[in-house]
Amino acid sequence: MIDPEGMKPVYVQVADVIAARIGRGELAPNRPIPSETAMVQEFGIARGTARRAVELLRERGLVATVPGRGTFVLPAAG
Amino acid sequence: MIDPEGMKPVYVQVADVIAARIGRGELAPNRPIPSETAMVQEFGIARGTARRAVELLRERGLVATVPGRGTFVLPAAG
DNA sequence: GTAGATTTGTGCGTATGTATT
DNA sequence: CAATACATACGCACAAATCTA
Repeated sequence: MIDPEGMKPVYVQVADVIAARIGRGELAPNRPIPSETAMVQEFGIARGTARRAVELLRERGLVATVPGRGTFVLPAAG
Repeated sequence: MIDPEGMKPVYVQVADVIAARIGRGELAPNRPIPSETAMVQEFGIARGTARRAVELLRERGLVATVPGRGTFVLPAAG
C-alpha cells in the first residue's frame, strides 16, 4: 500500500505501483491506466498527487496521456 | 533574471520583474499575470516563492487575485 | 444535435516538513 | 530565533476535450 510516512514521496510510491502492474502485464499496452479520480479513491490520495504520479510515469516513458481520453500504456512498455 | 544570491530576496526580484512588465504595458489592465505554475517554470523557483511574489504585488496595489481564476492587473495599475 | 458523463488541464488556497542564512 | 526558499500533499472550482446516450 501507500505509506504517507514512508521514505519515498507518495507520488513516487503510486507511480511504482502502477509501473509494477504494467511490468506484470496487468495493465496491457494500449490500454488505459486508472484515471486520476480512480487513483484518488483506490489510494486515498489527492488528485494533485495522482497527477504527479502520472507525470512521473510519462517521464519514465511508460505511458502517454491524451487530454479528454486518459493515460495509456505505451506499446514499448508492455 | 533572478539571482538567488542577490541582495534582494527572490520573491522581491520576481515581483519586480512582473511589476516592470505591468509598467511597460506588456501585462495590460484586466489581463492575467502569469500563473504561479508559470512563474515556477519561467524563473525556476518554488511555488511558495511565486505565491509570495504575487502577495507582494497585491500589497503594492498592482494586481487582484480571484480564487480559482487567476491574478489580474488592476485598471489603475496599467 | 445536444445534453450529460468522464477525464485531463489549469488555477488558487492551505498546511507541513526540511534546509539555509 | 526569524526570514527565506524549496518539496510535498491535501482541497476546491472551473475549463477543455472526448465520448456516449
